[in-house]
Amino acid sequence: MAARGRECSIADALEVVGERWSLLALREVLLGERRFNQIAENTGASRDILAARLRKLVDAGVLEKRQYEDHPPRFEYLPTESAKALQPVLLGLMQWGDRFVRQGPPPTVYEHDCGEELHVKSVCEHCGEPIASKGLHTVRLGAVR
Amino acid sequence: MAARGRECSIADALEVVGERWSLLALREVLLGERRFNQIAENTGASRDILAARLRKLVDAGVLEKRQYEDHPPRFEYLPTESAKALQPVLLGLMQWGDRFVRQGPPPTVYEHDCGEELHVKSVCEHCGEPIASKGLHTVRLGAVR
DNA sequence: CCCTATGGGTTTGATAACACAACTCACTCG
DNA sequence: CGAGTGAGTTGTGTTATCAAACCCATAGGG
Repeated sequence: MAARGRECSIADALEVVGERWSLLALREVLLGERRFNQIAENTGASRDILAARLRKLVDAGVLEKRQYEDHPPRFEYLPTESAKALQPVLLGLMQWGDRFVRQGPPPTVYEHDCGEELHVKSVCEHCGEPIASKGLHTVRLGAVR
Repeated sequence: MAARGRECSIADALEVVGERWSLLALREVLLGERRFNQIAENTGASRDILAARLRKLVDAGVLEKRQYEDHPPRFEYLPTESAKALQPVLLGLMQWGDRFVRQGPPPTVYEHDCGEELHVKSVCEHCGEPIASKGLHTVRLGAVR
């Protein structure tokens, strides 16, 4: 992997979830799928690659692999806190895809606890105002190695 | 590309920005870098791959390529509305990397217009409450092809 | 005029990642 | 006994990625 380029947590994050199928596998686990065959079918990933990605996500602490049956041995994949923390990112990506990539209506729609169709908004945790690229400036910037 | 798997805007989004270096190139453009050589150096991507990614991002309407000098011909890459709409996702990914991947302090820190260090929170656009994976259920779900 | 530098890429040849089908293992069920 | 299920692994190609070198247009200095 690249040891060069800007020191950056986006790059670090992508080392963990940036490969093909990683985020889609995660999507399925967060949707409630727990079994290998199901994740394979719903993502469309080939089985060998999926096995490698799941291993990596488990190693990185994003998923937990648990044996739910001894005879025969059967496993399930569960989301950790790390995976749940990534869900807003996934939802943001989905919303961006809905708006700027897809044509036609969104294939997946969520409802929030408040009863309304979910649309995610990113706000400043301190003041509650939306994030706009112009209302933002860097205090510190990762160095380029 | 995968013609199989669940019909999903996350998958569609990743067709555009899911390859290696795409999001890092976008990060640089959103940070204000506009020139090929600078983006190449700051990301660490090899020049051929970067050229291919930038072309793809331009084709997808995420970046705009503009000639800013005729003799000799020189180009710059500018963020479109689509790119700006992706910034919260990038910030979310960065924050997740800060918390769950990195050890040590965040390499990059932003300040919001309100004067405080920026921490992004994802909330429901309707009720303003934070998104939690348990307070969410699917109304419609993309079919698996 | 020649040499070097700059910006923005392409080309080349080696290496790594990925895709697909088939196979294994450990069972259960009929 | 044979078929089926879940969770992968193995074998064999194809495609993508990598680093380094090269190309083109032009500017500036000697």
